[in-house]
Amino acid sequence: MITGIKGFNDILPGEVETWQHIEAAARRVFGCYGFSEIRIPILEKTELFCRSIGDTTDIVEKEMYSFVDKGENAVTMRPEGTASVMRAYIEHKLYAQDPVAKLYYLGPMFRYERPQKGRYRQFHQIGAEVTGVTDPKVDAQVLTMLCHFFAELGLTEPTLQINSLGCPDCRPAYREALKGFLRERLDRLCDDCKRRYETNPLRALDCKSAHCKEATADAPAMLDHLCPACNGHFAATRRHLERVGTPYAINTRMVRGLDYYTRTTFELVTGLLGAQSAVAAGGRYDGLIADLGGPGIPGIGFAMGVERVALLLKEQTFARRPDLFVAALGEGAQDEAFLLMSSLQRLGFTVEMDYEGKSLKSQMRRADKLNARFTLIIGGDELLRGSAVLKNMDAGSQGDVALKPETIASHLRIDKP
RNA sequence: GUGGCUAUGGUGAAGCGGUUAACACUAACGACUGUGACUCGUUCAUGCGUGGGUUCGAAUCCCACUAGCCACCCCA
Repeated sequence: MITGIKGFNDILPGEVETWQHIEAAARRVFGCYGFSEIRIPILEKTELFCRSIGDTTDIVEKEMYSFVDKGENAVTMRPEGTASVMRAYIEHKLYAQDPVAKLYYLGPMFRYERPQKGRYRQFHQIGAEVTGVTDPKVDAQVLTMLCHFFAELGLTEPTLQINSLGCPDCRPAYREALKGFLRERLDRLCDDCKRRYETNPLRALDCKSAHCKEATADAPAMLDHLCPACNGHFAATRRHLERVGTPYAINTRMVRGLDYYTRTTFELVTGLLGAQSAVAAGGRYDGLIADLGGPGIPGIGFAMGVERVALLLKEQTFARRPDLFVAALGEGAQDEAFLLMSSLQRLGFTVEMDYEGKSLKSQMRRADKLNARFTLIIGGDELLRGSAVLKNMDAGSQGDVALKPETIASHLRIDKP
């Protein structure tokens, strides 16, 4: 048996409806905020991700599906979407028409990691980006839209956490202050944090080890070291969130894995997904567009893990319910049933029948199994009279109807959800 | 890359060295005599992840592989 590749999953009927539900909600909600979809390629030049995500991040160092194609180009299957969206924004000079772009995307991303709950090698993200606005109202807007999306799905559990990472003016000084703090406690930190002290000291703030949490309990916070501009930006973001009623919590220990983030960063976290607590995450990236060779235009955005959202919706079913099942007895009735079914399908109804002429009992069982709203029973007698029996499967009631598509359609429209 | 746990049919599983490999669900067909749900009956693993070994005898014990899951690192 040929099996799929580790970490690459099939999304089967039964669960794909959940995905469609999530995607439809995203399109609906994002549309309210003026976002347009952008479709970007799965393969990009490897250089794009090295420049944007950061050469020394784990994603670039060990998790990318990179290879050399037949034209000897170094290419990579995208590990995230923001870099590609910004590349397209710059390449097509979208900023020339209007520097403010509100874009969303959805599709597969690829990272070579060991799979676990809520984490796969091919996974899917829905992301949104806004370029060209520095004003904190847009920070609040993006966060509010994200929360709106989850509310639309009926999910209240993931909570919003926000933080500010400062900018190139204030972060270096904070980084040194934090290193100074950690230096005096190095012997109390775990091996991972000793390594982080060199590579990315901010990471020590969200270490899972109880010892490290204790040792860094009163570490200096970035929020206390923001420059006046960043401080004002963060305060205004908070004020706008409060005014529109988007609940949030400040998490001074939240750090981001990608190098391009500045100022506002955020995560939507849940306790229901094991080790994968982040359902969606993002932040401001005011330097990214310039780093990629574009103009000095700011940006902010987020990405959510569709698998993780689907896991939160796990218990709900979004199965489609047929409007009608046509049961027929005998050759002539079967042919008539097929014709009728086709007519009703063209009228927009979901209609099913048994294709192989089984017993009436067997057909009724199938109608029940498919959870059809109505069943139409066509036998030899009915065919001659030009009528059939229409049965309401929920109520159990039934009556004669004329064998005409329009007549049956009018019955089906009653109480149609 | 590192660690832990688990592998019996389409699914959930019982089995603990000698059984026709339970039971339940699903599915197919049938009974209740052109109509589903409830009830009942029949059918569905020559095989227990793969390969070795121990034994008169292995799904059951041992070893090695492989796969899956969860966790670490990291991350949506």
